[in-house]
Amino acid sequence: MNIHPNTEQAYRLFHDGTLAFARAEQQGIRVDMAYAERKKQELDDEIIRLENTFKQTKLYRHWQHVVKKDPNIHSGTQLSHFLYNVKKFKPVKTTVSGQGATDEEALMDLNLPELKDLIQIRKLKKVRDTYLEAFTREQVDGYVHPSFNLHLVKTFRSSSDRPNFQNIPKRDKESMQIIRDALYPRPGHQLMEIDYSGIEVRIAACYHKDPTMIQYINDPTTDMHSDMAKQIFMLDEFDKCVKEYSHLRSAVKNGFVFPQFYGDYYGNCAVNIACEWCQLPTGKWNKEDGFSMFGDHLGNYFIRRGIKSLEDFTQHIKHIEQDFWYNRFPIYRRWKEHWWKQYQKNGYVDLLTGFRCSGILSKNDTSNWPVQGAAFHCLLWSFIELDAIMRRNKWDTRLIGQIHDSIVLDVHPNELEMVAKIAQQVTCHDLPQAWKWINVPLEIEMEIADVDRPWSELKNYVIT
DNA sequence: GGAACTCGCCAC
DNA sequence: AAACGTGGCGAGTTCC
Repeated sequence: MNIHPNTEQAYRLFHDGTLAFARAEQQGIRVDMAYAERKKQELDDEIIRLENTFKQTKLYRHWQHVVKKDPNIHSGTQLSHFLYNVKKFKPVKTTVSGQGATDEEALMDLNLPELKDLIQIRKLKKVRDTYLEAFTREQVDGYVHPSFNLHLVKTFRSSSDRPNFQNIPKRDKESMQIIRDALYPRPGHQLMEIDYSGIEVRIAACYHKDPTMIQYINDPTTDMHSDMAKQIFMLDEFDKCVKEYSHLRSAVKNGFVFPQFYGDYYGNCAVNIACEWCQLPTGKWNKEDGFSMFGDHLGNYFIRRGIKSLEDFTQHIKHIEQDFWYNRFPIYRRWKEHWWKQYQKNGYVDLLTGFRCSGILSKNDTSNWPVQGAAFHCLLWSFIELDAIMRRNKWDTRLIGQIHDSIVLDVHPNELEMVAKIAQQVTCHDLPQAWKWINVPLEIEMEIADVDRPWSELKNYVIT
């Protein structure tokens, strides 16, 4: 049995990490309490208004009639029973326990305008109850102190709770604005966020060393996601700066490339790209289907090229998946196979950072966990180092949180330039110096909000 | 009346 | 043959 030589270092990383996180927890994040209370009140009113609207619909009255009392409109069980057993609608999908699903996708598929109110009610309740309410409940003297845990996650990542600082809405503009408007720096300071760009792809490359992938990472004039978008959408030209192409690139990046890396297969990827990103229907496609691109509908574009349905598109993606793993990234594929075999033989997989995952792992787990864990450890190492530098030099700037591949800081304006410079140095230079197995360049992106402005107002920051 | 569960949904 | 990973949390439900 091999004993991994870095076990002591792995212990040290978590020991030092725990102390650095404790200091961030103690520091905390300022909450605008007056705003949070006011906003909760506004949401109460809006939710009641939407509930009343919903309760005046024929659909609701029918529901009320069949159960002979007031149904709970927030109960998935009751809604599922009414829609699929009473009304006999056909659910697009079922939940794990087998009942008809009532999530957003399933409700939208029924195409009933009344249900859109229900979806909006859910969203506002989520914002109010999961986030604003948690902030006001957990705050002490106007600061929340989220916990950052290093002992709970089987991949040796971190988790956060009370409140969870790692799942604050970002993509949905409306939710993002409402919630991040409540979070502020200390008076006279600025919120800053420093992210590792594409850290999991880079760390995966340190394991599998696929030359094509390393080439993509090393050469900034190439772009893996653009190349895959060109192939999937059968394009000769591709400029990711053009709006239409940039949407296709996102569709391919989030609907094909990343799911493939995690171990998904062409069937799900085809649905991801076509239905979730390009508004194409399941089954047969029409000329008017899909979003409009350069004055043409995507449905028409594909039909002219012989792809006339989701089934055709699925076959297309199947071929591309084959090409992806057998021609484009064959070394990456062999690494996955090798690690699965090694796990079956030994009963564990080791991370490049000296941790060992054992117990029951699926085939996908054996390649996903080491990447996910070690990528986070890059962030953790940088967090510890920055914390040490800032304390040694008695800076006023504080680290206040971390979201797997990013660090959130509460910065004194006079220290901003210095913080940015040192952060660049630590994350992209000192870390690869310390961990020789990092054989690809690392990059970060920085964002900053103005003095006394909330987290919703982050803007790109470039070192001058 | 609390534990354990399901479901839905937020993040990376 | 089968089919994407890691978490936290609120509300509803079921079980004891």
